[in-house]
Amino acid sequence: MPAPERTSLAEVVAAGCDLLEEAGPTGLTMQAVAGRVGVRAPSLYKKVRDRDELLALVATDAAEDVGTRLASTDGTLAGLVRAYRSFGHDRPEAFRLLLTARPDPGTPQRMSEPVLRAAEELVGPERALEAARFATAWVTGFVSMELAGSFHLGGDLEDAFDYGLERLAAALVPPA
Amino acid sequence: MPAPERTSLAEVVAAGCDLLEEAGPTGLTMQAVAGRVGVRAPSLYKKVRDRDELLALVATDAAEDVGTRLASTDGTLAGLVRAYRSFGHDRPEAFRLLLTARPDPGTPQRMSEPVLRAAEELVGPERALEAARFATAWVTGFVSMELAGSFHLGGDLEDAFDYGLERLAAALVPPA
DNA sequence: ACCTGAACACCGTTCAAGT
DNA sequence: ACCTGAACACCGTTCAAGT
Repeated sequence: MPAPERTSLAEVVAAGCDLLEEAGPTGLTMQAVAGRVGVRAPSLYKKVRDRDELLALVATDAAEDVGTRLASTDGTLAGLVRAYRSFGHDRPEAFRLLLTARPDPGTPQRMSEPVLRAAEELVGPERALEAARFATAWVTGFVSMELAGSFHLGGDLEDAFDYGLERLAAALVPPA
Repeated sequence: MPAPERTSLAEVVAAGCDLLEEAGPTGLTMQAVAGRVGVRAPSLYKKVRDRDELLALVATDAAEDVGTRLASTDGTLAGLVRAYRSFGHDRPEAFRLLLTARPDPGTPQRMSEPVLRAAEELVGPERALEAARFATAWVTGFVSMELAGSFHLGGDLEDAFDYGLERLAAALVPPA
């Protein structure tokens, strides 16, 4: 009765990430994931409690990806914002998932800390949290709408992004 | 062979809206909607092509709600932004749906036009579109994150919102 | 100890048969 | 002309039985 495992949790999560982007949230079925890792659906329940936990693990993977991307920028608000937008372009479904499913506690910290530091650099410690939220809300909304096709009035999206980034910087200056 | 209809499209859409808020997108099943309007699931296919079309109709209803709310503000950017946020608080699932499903063409116009006018008032016609997108992206992101519980660093959300609104106004001033 | 087929409850959707 | 039960394909999930 040896029975070595034919897959691993990491492989299952990776298959989940791939399927999410290729087929959307509804395409991320237990059967499809199982097929990817060469096993039958019931076997997945040895690795995860249920589909919701798998989604949370995929969300955590996405949050870690964001954290890593942010950490390898120059740390300026513009750099952080651009890195976050790139993540949204590279993994649109994961971006959306992060606004729905809750990743592991602890991981979100890696996403917010660099932004908080950049905001503090600009407006000082007093209003750093509010300034960070201002910037985060803007870029989150911009990329969400961009991915959803919600900018339906034509015009150049890059213009709108550059304009927003410039106005953001102008808005976040030390208090008089 | 008279057979008068036992429900109507409007009733079906209204039931869809209610169920969406009460049970989330996954709770909005054809069987649950059918139960609400006193009919069996197959009968719904006399009113809508499939579940996706029902979701689009619910999204259209939500977009019209937003349009009406925006139209009954004072037309200032602050007024519009506050009305949009109130919509998100009153119908959180519908708010999320608007960032996913596409409502009927034409309806989005009613949502963006008042914002465009307010932006033009502030920065002039040259950059009105970009300014409107700046404001829209910020409030969309703020409410999305608020509803998702993504502001995980404590602090007062009303402070963050008021700060953002104030910085938004400061950022959107006529060019020098 | 992991894997599997079979089973169950639940979906969306179609369609022939009722009235 | 609308409504329905029955049916089909597809989910997520459980579990006893295999190795």
